[in-house]
Amino acid sequence: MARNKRHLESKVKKEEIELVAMELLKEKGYDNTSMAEIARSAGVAANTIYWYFENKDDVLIAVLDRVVSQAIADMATLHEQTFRTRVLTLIDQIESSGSLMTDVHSRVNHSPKVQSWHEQFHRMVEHLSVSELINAEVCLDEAQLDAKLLIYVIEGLLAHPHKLHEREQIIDQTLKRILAK
Amino acid sequence: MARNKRHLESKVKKEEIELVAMELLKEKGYDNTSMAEIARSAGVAANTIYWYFENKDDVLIAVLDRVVSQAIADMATLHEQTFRTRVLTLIDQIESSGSLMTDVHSRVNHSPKVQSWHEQFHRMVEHLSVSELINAEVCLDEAQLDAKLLIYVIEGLLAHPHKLHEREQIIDQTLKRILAK
DNA sequence: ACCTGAACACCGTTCAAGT
DNA sequence: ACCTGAACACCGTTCAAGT
Repeated sequence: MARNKRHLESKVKKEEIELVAMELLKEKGYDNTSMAEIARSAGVAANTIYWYFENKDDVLIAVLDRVVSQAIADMATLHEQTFRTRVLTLIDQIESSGSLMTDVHSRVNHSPKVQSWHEQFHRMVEHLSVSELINAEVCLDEAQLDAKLLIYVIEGLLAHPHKLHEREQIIDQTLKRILAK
Repeated sequence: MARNKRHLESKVKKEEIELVAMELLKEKGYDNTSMAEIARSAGVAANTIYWYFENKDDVLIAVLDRVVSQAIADMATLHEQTFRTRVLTLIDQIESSGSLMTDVHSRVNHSPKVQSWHEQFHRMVEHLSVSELINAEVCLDEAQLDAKLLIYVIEGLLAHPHKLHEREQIIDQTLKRILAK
């Protein structure tokens, strides 16, 4: 039983570190957040983090998993909304996580683990988009291509600053192009 | 005259450093290329680079300017080719510069100079794309939106690995969507 | 099992000193 | 004007030692 209790507390501690890391990474980005800073905010020594995570990229991945889970949960709420609305909400959602998505792209070349996380994430979003598109479109092949097209536009909007109006215009244009008969 | 000669040699030295840096940055990316490494390859002390450049990001910008100039010159060659061909060639061109474009995106948040370089670069590419699209399309407003759309797709293709066939498919699909009557 | 102090290797950058 | 050796501050990570 003591063992069980121990294990549970360990989980909690790890969770604490992840929550603190999430806040810092969202706010200041990967490169501007040091392991020492995360540790300090979590109230442990700098190297303690390495008992729970292999390295800094693994911390990033844990944070990403949390952010994405949250985003998916929030998306599920919007079942009966327009496709357009859901896309715009998704962008807002991701944007509120600061530069996290950009950080992923810049860590992909350094860490194989981040790379495979990224690939899996893309497959997931693509799959979701294809489902959406098949409802409105004929061909599966075209839906797959259009899904990629849409994802790249969304990534572009996230990577580059835009006024809300511009963003909506671009999404509208993209959906218009994709959903044109 | 001695002063002139000096000045000329200085330009040459700076150029040497830029060429060496270009090769290294193309091959290994920004983060995996240290100032010490660039200096060693250029045959100078590590801190000598700081006489010619303010910091590492300024070296990156100098390299980017070279790469873009080269790309523009090469593009000018393809005057009478299809729009499709030119776009695909541009992607090849940029891809041959390794992760340089990804590096730009990841440095944008760290360096205001890189940020403004990036903005200017986007304005340029957008302007070129709009000119192209106006030849085939009615409305200026739509051309501007479609130009952004196209650019984001191109960036997506550059940021994510694709087989040549997939890439062509996605570009074809995008152009088809954009140029549809 | 969990945590730490101290150290390591590396990095971009600075500075005082040389020519 | 141009270049350098030496140092600085910071970083992610490791390790031996503590409980």
